[in-house]
Amino acid sequence: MSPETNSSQLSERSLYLFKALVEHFIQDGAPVGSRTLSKDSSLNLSPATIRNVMADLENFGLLDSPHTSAGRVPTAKGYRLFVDSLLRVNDLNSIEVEKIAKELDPGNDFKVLMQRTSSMLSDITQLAGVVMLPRAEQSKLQHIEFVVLSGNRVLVILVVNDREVQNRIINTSRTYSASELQEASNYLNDIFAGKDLTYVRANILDELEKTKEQLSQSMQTAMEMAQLAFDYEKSKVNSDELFFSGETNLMDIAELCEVDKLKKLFNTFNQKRDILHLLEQAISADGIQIFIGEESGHDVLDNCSVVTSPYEVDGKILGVLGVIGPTRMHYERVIPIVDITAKMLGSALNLNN
Amino acid sequence: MSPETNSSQLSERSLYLFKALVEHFIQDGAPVGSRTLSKDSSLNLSPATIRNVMADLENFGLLDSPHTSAGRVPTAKGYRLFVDSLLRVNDLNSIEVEKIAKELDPGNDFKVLMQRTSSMLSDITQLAGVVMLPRAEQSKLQHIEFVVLSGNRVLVILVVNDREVQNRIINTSRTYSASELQEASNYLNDIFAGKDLTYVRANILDELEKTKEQLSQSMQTAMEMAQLAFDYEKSKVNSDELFFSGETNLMDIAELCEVDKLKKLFNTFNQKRDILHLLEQAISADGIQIFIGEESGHDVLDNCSVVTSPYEVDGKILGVLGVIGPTRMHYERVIPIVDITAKMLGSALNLNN
DNA sequence: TTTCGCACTCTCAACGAGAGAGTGCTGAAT
DNA sequence: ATTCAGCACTCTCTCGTTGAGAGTGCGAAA
Repeated sequence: MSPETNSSQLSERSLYLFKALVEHFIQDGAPVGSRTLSKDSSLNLSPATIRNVMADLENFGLLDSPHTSAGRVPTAKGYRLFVDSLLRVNDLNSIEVEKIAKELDPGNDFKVLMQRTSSMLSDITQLAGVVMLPRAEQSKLQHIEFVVLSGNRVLVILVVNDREVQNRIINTSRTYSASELQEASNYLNDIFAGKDLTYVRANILDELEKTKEQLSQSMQTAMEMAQLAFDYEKSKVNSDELFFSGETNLMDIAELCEVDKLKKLFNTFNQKRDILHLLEQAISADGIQIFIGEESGHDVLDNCSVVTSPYEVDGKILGVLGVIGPTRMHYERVIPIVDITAKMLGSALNLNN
Repeated sequence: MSPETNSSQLSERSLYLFKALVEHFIQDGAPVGSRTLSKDSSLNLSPATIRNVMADLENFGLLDSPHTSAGRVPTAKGYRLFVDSLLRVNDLNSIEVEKIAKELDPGNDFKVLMQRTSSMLSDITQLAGVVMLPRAEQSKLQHIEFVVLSGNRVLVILVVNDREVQNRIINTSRTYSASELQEASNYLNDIFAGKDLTYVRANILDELEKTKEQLSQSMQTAMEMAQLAFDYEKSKVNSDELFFSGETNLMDIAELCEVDKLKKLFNTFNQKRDILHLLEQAISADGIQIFIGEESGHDVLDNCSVVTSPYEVDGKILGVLGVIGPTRMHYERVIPIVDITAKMLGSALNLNN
């Protein structure tokens, strides 16, 4: 209703009761009634009084009741208030921190590390974990290498951004010898190493012209190869990478336990598009970001919250990771887990540098 | 009961009716009663007569009734008889064949092709598709290459079996120059290219001894690198590869529509172990193999059938692919799809050679 | 302002009745 | 010997009812 309903308009007591209610609901998953709250909260109030307060909170849009006689449930707006102003985040105990650290063994390659992180997140939270590595808007070519395969096939290996390896197989019109290709890759590395991929693509034709004049056989070979390789590259949807785990954990959540809802949710995961879109929003946030229920703008996530954090190396944001679970999740536990995981993934990647 | 109950002990008419019943059940998913069958089948029999026949079929263990007044349902044994002796497999119409062919564009690398195949299978059957590439029992090293990364890190690229590319990052104790590594890889390629990986691993130490005597710097470097690289290799669980798609299609299947069953099923998919085990059994079959319900030996697959076929290149079996769906699936459609997909995947891979 | 009492609403589980579907058996017709 | 009509029987499913339980809202009293 009134757009500027915020916590300041509510009494201390109302907020206290609201917090108690949310905590109770997160614990049990059942709508909370006035009687329960009266017994639970340390301030000695009768159920009737509490009912009055709850009616106020409902008017503020913080609570909702599924039906007239079912107790109250927090709305998305309610969770938002809870998370932003009322929640006290626990520190993780050192055992858990160590558990996380152990999983993030830096001695692994990038993808393995992302995979691990994701499944660690889902394991430790018993929710769904997700780790995103966005498509690098610029890819610096570090090294190019050709390997002859049988038939007229050549394996092209690109090392990009000091970390990422891309393989592709191209079919060539004639057979090239290993030494020929060796020369070609040397030549290409000389002129293109350290350059941006888009630059490389754009300048291949120019170089091709030059080499034609010079008529050097090895350079021509190099250019032919490069053209094939980067044409392939262009056609490929160089999509962002997204690793899920623990989706099945969500099957235990009562709120989602209808098969068709689950199906929609899982389809959304599989398509990746929507989730990517969501995580991309989180990439510019400078820390934990939480999407609660409908806030995410995706219907399938109506009963879900997404807790995310970007992870960075040398102050540069590399990607986003997070946890997807029911709105009714243990934020006070999930938030520090996501937070610390992001930091530790960052430093694990840093060691690699 | 009697172990040698086979179709020969049943009259023509019984078999005809049995077939009609199974087809009816596959179509509708509802237990089939005598009245329905009487109207449906072209032989004009009264429901009473059909009831007698069905009672016989039930004694043979081919049918079962969920309860006294619910019509009959095929048992696993029943499906087995149906699939083995009664089923007439349709040819695929050419539109579908072309659809399959289009997806299996050989111009892709191996993993992409497997991925595509799997999702094509699930798409076209509206069931879950799966493609397995078993761990090669022998891996022939084709090419080894080192790329210097920042820090004391070196990227090792192994090309194995003319097709597979493995990347790993190793941390070295000192900084190596690009030319040093170039020499090292040249040396290693000279002595180890074409050899089996296990052989390489086993003989590195021997070579190391030799080179120590010769004291050539480049060779020593090579050996140091190789040792690091292959130690890493040893520690890695070089697991088989398995690609699923369309798991969510199974959520529509009425028989599985309880959340906890689905959860168990999905967990089984995620763990991969059980499915791998199942597919490995299928690898030695010389064509379509079908596991019906409990036959698979895995409880979670109780209401499922798995239709598989190995795919091969040059007469050598490379892997297995298949479809997972309810026992009540359209075998007459699924079987030829799996069959032809296996063949086409084989030839798509062949073109790459 | 808080609380008590009370009427009211809504859900949920249990129960029973009735319809519908399908069976097995019997005895007659072919 | 088969086949089949008739019939009693069984089981499930749906629907309406009912009563208990939980919780609310409101008015009046403290």
